[in-house]
Amino acid sequence: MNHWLHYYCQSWVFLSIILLHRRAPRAASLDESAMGTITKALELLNFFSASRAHIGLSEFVRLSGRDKATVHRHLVELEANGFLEQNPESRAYRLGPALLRLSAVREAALPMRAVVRPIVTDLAQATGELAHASMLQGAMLSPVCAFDPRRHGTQVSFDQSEMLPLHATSSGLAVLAFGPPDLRAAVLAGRLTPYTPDTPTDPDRLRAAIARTRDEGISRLDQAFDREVSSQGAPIFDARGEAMGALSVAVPSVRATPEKRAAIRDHLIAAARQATLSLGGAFPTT
Amino acid sequence: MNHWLHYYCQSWVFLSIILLHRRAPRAASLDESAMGTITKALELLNFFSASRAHIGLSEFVRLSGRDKATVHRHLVELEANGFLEQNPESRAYRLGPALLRLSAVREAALPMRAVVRPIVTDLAQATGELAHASMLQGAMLSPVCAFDPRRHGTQVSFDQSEMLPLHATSSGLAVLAFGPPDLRAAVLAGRLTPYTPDTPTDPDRLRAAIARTRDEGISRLDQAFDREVSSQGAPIFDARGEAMGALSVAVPSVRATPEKRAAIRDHLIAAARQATLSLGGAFPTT
DNA sequence: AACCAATGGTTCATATACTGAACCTCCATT
DNA sequence: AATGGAGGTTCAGTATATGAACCATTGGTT
Repeated sequence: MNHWLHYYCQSWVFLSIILLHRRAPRAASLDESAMGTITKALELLNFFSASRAHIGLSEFVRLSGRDKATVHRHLVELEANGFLEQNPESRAYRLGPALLRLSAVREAALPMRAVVRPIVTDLAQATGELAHASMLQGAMLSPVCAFDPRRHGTQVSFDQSEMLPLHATSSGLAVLAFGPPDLRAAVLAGRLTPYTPDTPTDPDRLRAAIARTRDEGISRLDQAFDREVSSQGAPIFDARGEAMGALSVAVPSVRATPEKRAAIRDHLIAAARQATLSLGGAFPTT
Repeated sequence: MNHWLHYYCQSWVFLSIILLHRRAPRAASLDESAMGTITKALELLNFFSASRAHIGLSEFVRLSGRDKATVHRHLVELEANGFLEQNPESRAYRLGPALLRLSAVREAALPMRAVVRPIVTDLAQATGELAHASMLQGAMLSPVCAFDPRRHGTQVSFDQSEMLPLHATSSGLAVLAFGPPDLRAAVLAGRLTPYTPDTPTDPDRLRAAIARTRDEGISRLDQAFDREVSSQGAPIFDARGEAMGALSVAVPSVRATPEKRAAIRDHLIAAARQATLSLGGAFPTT
């Protein structure tokens, strides 16, 4: 559950949400062998999500597969730096206040969320469907913000705390198509995790989808990450003209008529263009 | 420069800001000896501030006093986890997108900023002066949000990226007075860094200030952190009835008349009470 | 009441993985 | 071409992280 959803549920209305059935394996890091202590500790933070806000020592041990003593020492050290805080009675850990402060520092210098949020909101309002922006972080996408106008009884659920895979989302496809070539190569060479039966797990099929995205300037993916969800994505470019993130609109497949898709497409392209410009990006020359 | 300030300056008007003259020594960690690798790496993140958004390897080495190779390895590992990102041309590092995502996760579970922001805004509007909320993190305060109605030509500058000391701020005094007793003992035993000539650096003077704060239920400090700034602070309590943070209103000393102070005092007490209740806190019984 | 399982946390010998002096490369200035 | 400063890399040595075994507490079951 993401931020605004949490809020809505608490205070007003509980709307029906499309239930998700992902095969969702915990994205394992590619290289378990050579991993520094810092990475091991920081990865603990990734086990938190909107639906799992509190995690105890034992659960961390189970999730991470590491030794209890090690995990405990990492937790203590993270806590000492404000990245975690411990509930003194339940002894469970949750994300700490340092994250708030540091994210505010980043936003002060690079007001990405502030810039992108109105664009996402407008896009969602214009299309009447869930829109979200994500940006590239390593070989995955990190959500920046999302908005759902909630015009309909059924919505696409979007968990802002979850990292998005590149090969199974329309945002990811847009980034693969217009992003760094070596990223494309790395993803095609790596394991393509299936989330639904329709996830493109065959490299050739993914390559074809990327090529089509390059041709059309916009990506489209149906039921590849969530069942019953269709989405389109458009790249946001950085100053060098490489995709650094993407804007996306997701709609329950039942509502995804060709006309609706076309309307979304136009809004999406305009919004992504605006986002690129606002963030000081440049469109690729080739 | 904090978030909204940055924004205001960019888009509208550049108002005169009270210049600050702190002796501001970089807060050194207390125990340099026993420090794990994780802490060493995470401390690198603290060198970022609103005014120093980009830091290169050599500058990190200078700031941290550690070996270049070590720092570099830490930076690489932080970057791999999205806590930093490197500008490919300048090779300088800045805070990464993972912080945005994780802070969103925390806010989803514990919408502190969302809850506190309207209270701070109202408080600032009601008093006509800068208001901010901070919460305890270790032995310092971490800003949560701030708002300045900007009614006057001179404002107090507030850097949301900077951690606040407990002994030199009204917020800190409020937390010391109503927070955990061992925290009080630790701060009184430790070094009391002077920021201005009026900073209470004598333990007995600080003890007296704490006692007065306990009596009056509200703290007051003049020119102890920033010259020419007077502020009052009120504690926000957690579920156990211990102060976990504070609300504060800061005003340029020239405007700090007794009447104004009394008006601020009343608004501040009401706002802090509301914040405690909204965050599920309880007032101390004793 | 005794038992069991599961929780959070600690100890300490072991050896892994972190450290740092020295080195390399690139680039702008002198 | 020499200098200084930038970012980055190497590798021996050892500081530092690791994990099996341990303890303490809690809550449920027999």
